[in-house]
Amino acid sequence: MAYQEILTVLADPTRRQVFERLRGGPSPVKAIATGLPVSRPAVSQHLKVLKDAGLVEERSEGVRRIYSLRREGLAELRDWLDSFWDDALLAFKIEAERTHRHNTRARDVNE
Amino acid sequence: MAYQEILTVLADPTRRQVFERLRGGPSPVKAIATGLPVSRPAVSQHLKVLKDAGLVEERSEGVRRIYSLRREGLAELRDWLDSFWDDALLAFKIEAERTHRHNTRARDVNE
DNA sequence: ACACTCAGTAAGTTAACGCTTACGGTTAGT
DNA sequence: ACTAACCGTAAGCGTTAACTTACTGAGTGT
Repeated sequence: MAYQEILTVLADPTRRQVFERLRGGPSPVKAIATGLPVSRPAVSQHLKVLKDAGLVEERSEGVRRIYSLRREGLAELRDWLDSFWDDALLAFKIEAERTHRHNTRARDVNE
Repeated sequence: MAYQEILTVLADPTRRQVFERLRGGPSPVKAIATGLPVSRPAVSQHLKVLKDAGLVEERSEGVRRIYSLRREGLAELRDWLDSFWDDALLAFKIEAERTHRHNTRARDVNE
């Protein structure tokens, strides 16, 4: 999943609460919803979005769906963040590549 | 600034474009707006939001305002992301602290 | 078979927010 | 002083998206 989607998905406060609630370990929907300021269907909707973004995974145990964190889902966002700190290095690389006429990898400046 | 704000601020696509455009170095507003699919006032509004979030800084050069990246503004988001990868380690620490009755640092589970 | 719990989906409402146009203020050049 | 360029802000509009209620379905126990 692209970092863009991860950002938009995690931007919503209650969806972030849902996400962070899974830090404590896997949990069924009802347990997640308890204590949150929104209804249970709302939590279901958030979980669907989180799942589609690869930030959460789901398994069934009888009648309940157990959701758990997918930390790998955060990887792309993390990489994007990291890329900001070696912009100077990257600029140097590009210059080096230009002069040496030899490509390694490119990065989008605008998405 | 809190990571929550950084997420919501960077969630918008065109605002992210504005932000990423500054990777190439400081730039006046008009130059940023050129090539973007929105009007110049829209860019101004985005820049204000970015500035309030500490992701961008501004200086004046005559009649133009030069905006540049503030990479430190991303720090809190980065820390938050990192915190997901040592949850297990953190759990261990907490247990250790509990038994040894000796605090180091705490982290919020729910915002 | 019936009832109860858990959870996803549909439909509709409301509020937030990103955009545009219009305007005002500041700087620089002639 | 007049004009032009650069930019921020106000007001208003339209769309998106998060929420609620209502419904349906699947699993489990009696």
